Amino acid sequence: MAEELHQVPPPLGYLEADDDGPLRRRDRESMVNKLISTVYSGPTISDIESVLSFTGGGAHHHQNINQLADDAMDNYSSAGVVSTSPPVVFSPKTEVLSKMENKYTLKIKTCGNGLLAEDGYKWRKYGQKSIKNSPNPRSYYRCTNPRCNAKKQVERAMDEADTLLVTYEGLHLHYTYSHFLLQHQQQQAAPDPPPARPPAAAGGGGSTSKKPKLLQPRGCPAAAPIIDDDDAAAAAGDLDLFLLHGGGGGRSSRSSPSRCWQHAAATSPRRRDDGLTMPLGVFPQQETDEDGCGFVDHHRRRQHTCSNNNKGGLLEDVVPLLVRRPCSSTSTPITISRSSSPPPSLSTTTTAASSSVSWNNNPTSPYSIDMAILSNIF
DNA sequence: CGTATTTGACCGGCGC
DNA sequence: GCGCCGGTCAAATACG
Repeated sequence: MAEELHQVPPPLGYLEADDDGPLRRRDRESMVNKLISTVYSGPTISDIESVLSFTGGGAHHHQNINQLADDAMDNYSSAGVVSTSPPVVFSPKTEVLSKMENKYTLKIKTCGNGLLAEDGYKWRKYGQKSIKNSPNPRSYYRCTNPRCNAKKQVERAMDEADTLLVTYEGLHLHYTYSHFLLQHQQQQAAPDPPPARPPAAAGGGGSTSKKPKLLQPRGCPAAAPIIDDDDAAAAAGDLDLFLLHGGGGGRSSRSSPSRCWQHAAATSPRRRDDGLTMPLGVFPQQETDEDGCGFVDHHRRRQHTCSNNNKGGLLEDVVPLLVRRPCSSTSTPITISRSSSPPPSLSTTTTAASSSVSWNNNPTSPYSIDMAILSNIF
């Protein structure tokens, strides 16, 4: 798996696929870094990359990521952000996670009302099941974007009544894709477009080896890109700031807070991908029907009305809002008990790896994070 | 009337 | 092969 990781170009490398020399690359890199630094003070994509450009996994990486988490905490603290406690705890499920991909569990304290804090995404419940040896049923949610395969499961912790176990699976690629689309379009306009990478190889990550379950209907790639004209437009609006967000500070990539999944076909021609390859194991969208996904059932309609509060960007694709901005929820207070706010905002696109990493080893760290998902996110 | 939720049925993976 | 169990489907129902 580590090999796979190395086969896949890192995000910046991908963005700079028009490889026009190390000098120019450095310039752009520094420009990106400069932009990022104006709005974000946590670990950067490079940090994450360096941490995750590993070959082995294990304690070493735990340590590094813990360090990132702590660094981010320090940054937020020094920036005057004050809160009181780790509102969200990434919980290890090592025995399960080894079999999973793009899956991670958060332990979220509620204030006893049992409600779950908004995580910035719109979810539709599609099932509930009582689980053996657990008094509490488990609820199953799916992202309301019909072409997003992100899911989550919510269940109450057995031992702690005020704790919810929220398991996220899959990535919200609504924004990721649009950015890459834009990049791709720009590259096409450029005189020397880079050679296309085969989708499978580009994937390397995501759920490559895993037999795709029918999270999406037949004929639709399991990790089909989520593209909306709005997304593309939004991406066009903040080309350089897609990488990271300043957690409320800085410029948001979306001007409208209550952005909706407007029916793109009604407003402008739907764009399609022309073979763009994605580093996340995302495949070019097939234009099998007007959606390009053969997905024309009743769920489709929801995309027109589903309001989405995301501000756009890869961070949102990867990290739930309550992790990024745990205090932002208005509907459900999250128990907070320590001084320092958001957990490390990690944002990057990247590839799969199989090792699991943990942010859970440092007892002094305000955030106890175990994320096997990082193996696929980063 | 359109959308969201509920809930029993169904399906597939896994262990025995 | 069989049964258990978790996950998903989809019709029925609730809601605004």
